Amino acid sequence: MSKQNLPAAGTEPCCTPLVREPLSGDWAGDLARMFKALGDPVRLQLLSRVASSAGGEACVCDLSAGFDLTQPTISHHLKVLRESGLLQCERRGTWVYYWVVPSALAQLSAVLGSPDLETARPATTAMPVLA
Amino acid sequence: MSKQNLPAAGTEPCCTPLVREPLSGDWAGDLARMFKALGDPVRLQLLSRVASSAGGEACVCDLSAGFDLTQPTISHHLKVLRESGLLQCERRGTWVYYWVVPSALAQLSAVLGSPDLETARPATTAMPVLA
DNA sequence: CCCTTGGTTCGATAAGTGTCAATATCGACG
DNA sequence: CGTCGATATTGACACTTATCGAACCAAGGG
Repeated sequence: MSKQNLPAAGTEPCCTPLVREPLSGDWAGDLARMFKALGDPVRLQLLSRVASSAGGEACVCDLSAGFDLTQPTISHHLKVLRESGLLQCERRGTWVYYWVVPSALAQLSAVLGSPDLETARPATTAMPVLA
Repeated sequence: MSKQNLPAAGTEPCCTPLVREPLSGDWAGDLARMFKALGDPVRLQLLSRVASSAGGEACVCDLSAGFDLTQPTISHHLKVLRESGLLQCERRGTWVYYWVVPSALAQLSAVLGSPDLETARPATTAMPVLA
């Protein structure tokens, strides 16, 4: 897992929505790693802050503000996001800047299949089909 | 939970993509719970199987097949998915059927902001802004 | 009424995760 | 070179989680 070889952009296999077909094993593993990274409120907020900041990037000092967590903890969460492929960072002088990897986000969003679900089922109302 | 009143429908606060604004605290908590549920390969595959099966629903016996996990473990994962709001189930005679809650999936997908990201950043190329 | 089959619940246990304090690294600036 | 400020890494600890086997509940058939 060198640096950045997400299936993104060109190829299709990355975008089969969950709803279409059963989803293979290692694919699931890949996706799960990213979803797991999102499975923490702090990380979700961090990601959101990065994504919504002007210029699409933010330095750690900005990100840390407002959480009452210690600095190492924030750093840990950023590392998890980085290693899951959702964020990238770079040191610029004294500060380290983070930004989101759009293709990663897009991939997840696509898998959850926004547009044409409704293939699902008529309603949530339980119809007594059988006994 | 009478029938189907997820935040969806009327109110907006459910659909602000991550990329637009910083994402409030309890909102993040809610979302994180769902993402965490997706943060396991087995659960992802289970969800996918349910979602992609004919009629939008599947019984546990069908779902269990193919994993080399014990049945209690499968049951556990299904419970996690259920309690996170992604799946619902109902007993029909001998079998228990599961189906996805489309609005939950849609909500997650929307948050990840499929359509108009690109607000992100010009390129991954590091421009030496400062030092 | 008992047995069989499908699922869930209950401990128990090994592995993983979030958090902190302490320490290390890396750059900037005297 | 020495120090300082910004981040990262390490080690430790409490808490959660994935998994299993065993026991339990629910529905059908003899």
